[in-house]
Formats: sequence, structure tokens, C-alpha cells
Amino acid sequence: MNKAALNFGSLMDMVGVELRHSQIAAEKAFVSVAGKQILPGHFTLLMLIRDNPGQNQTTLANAVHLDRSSMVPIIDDCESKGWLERSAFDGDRRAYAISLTSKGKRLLATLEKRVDVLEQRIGDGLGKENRALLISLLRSLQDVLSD
Amino acid sequence: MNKAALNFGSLMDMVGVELRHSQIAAEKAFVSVAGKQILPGHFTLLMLIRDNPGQNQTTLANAVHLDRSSMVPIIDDCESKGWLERSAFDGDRRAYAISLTSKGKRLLATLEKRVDVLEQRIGDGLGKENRALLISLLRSLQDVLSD
DNA sequence: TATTGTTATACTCTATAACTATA
DNA sequence: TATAGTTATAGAGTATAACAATA
Repeated sequence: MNKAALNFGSLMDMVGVELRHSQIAAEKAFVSVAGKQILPGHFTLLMLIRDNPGQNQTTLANAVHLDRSSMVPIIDDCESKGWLERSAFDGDRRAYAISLTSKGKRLLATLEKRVDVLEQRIGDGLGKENRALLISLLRSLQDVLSD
Repeated sequence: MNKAALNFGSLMDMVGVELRHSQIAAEKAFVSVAGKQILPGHFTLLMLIRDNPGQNQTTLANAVHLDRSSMVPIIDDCESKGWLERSAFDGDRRAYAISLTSKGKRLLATLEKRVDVLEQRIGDGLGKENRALLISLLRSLQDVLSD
């Protein structure tokens, strides 16, 4: 096995490195509760659409830091699965208003319950206050890095 | 512009979502200080190799959560750039012992200084204790998620 | 002129499976 | 038989540039 217990010393004092490893672990955990039917990023998008129905694709793309051209196959995929729909956008015939179908809402409700369990496990593991603290620190980090 | 101030409410209470957004921001920040000569993941790998010279490719791959076949083109790339070298692995002729060249060490030293500046900016923005706290919370998170 | 959605295209990153040479 | 490195291959996921329709 060559279980040679590597030295991670230098790596362990860098926010960027721990962020990367945490994200890999979080994505694996998401897949383990959500299955392969949906990607973490698509789940986030569906939540965003549910909370902001009727937005156009470009607005949604910007919100999740994607190019609007990258949004097209994602919306296509979710639409073909019956989770969302493109409707006429009031006052601009170039755009579509994106919203969840009832099937999409049902899926999201199911997934959210499972993700809640995961978040709760995180809360149990870290302590509830620490989980909140982590979220708050991550948001501050984004502020610092976006300067 | 349609600066419609989207509602991010549900998204902002999930560790996974903030993790994803933080990581996107951190990668952009890394690129802005390191340039396009090296990827964040390759930088991490070089540090790991410097701190653990002589390990084989499979051990390194496992340490950074990659398949050993995915490690091949990465090692190839870093080798062709003169940053590391494959040497005979003592006692196993199937394996290579990976180590940094002096060129690799120089590059890493330069990059580390710039990344230190970045980490310091994070420390200034969050407060030094909070930066340490963030790292510690991220590590605990990885423990929780790896059960 | 500028913007929305789209297409065509290409590039990066990764995994799976099968091969080879050793063990 | 099992393991280290490699290859061939395929699949995500993303961006850039250019286009038609509309603003």
C-alpha cells in the first residue's frame, strides 16, 4: 500500500487549498445524497430560478458566474427533463422568461430535503454556530477576493 | 442592464453553495497573482512534491484526489516545462520517483511569495484569527463529509 | 448600435478500461 | 495475481467568436 503518510504541512496553511479540498468533498457528498440525476451546479440554478421566476437566461448566467452561451445547454437539459420552461418574456421578444414547472418544483423539494439532512450533518459535526460562522466567513472571503 | 437584484436567499444558507462560489473567487484570485503559466492544482502538486520528494505518481495522485491516469499528463506537462523530473524508484522498476528540479523549486518559491501576499490580504480582510478559524473549519468540514 | 439567445468550435480536466512491464 | 505507469477514448463543463432576431 505504501501508506507513507505524506507531509501536507505547507498545503495546510492555505485557504485556497483547503477550499479546493472542501469543495471536492462537498461535491462528492452532494452526489451521494442527490444521485446522478442532477449536478450540484444545476441544483443551485433550480433554486435560484424558483426564488426568482421569470428572469432571462443572461441574468441567470451572470448570477451563477457563467457565460450566457454556457447557460444554453444547461437550460436545454433541464427543459428536456421537464424541470423548467421557457416562456415569452414580457416586453422583450428576444428573451425567454425562465421558470420551474411543477415537476421541477417537486424535484427541488425532494432534493432540498436531502441536502438539508446533509447540511444538518455538517451542523452536527461542526456545531450549529460554527456552521453559521463558516458560511459567514466564506461570504466575507468572497468580498475580500472580489476587490 | 436589468440589474434586477436577484434573491439569493435560499442559496445563502448552504455551505456547499458558498464553498463553490468561494472557490471560483479563489481560483480567479490565484490566476491574477500567478498568471496563466500554472494552474492552481498544479501549484498544489508542486508544493506537495517539494515537501515529499521521491514519491511515486500513484501516491501523489491519491493525495490530491485524482486517478493515477489523470496524473500522467500533469506530470508530463510539469516535466516538459522543466519543473520536475522522473527518476528511478529505489526497489521498484515499475515506478518513478518524482522530485522538483532546481528550476521547479525557483518557480515555486516565486509563486509562494505571491500567494503569501494573497493569503495575507485574506488575513487582513477577515482578521488573522478569522483566517485561521476558516482554515480550521474547512478542515473539520472535510472530516465531517468524509464519513 | 447594443443585446438575447443560439450555434460552432475548441480547450481543459477528468475518469474508465485495457495494455506493458514489472512485482 | 497484483500493481505502476501508460494509452486510447469519452464525457463533462466551460469559453470565445460569430450569427439572426429584436431592441
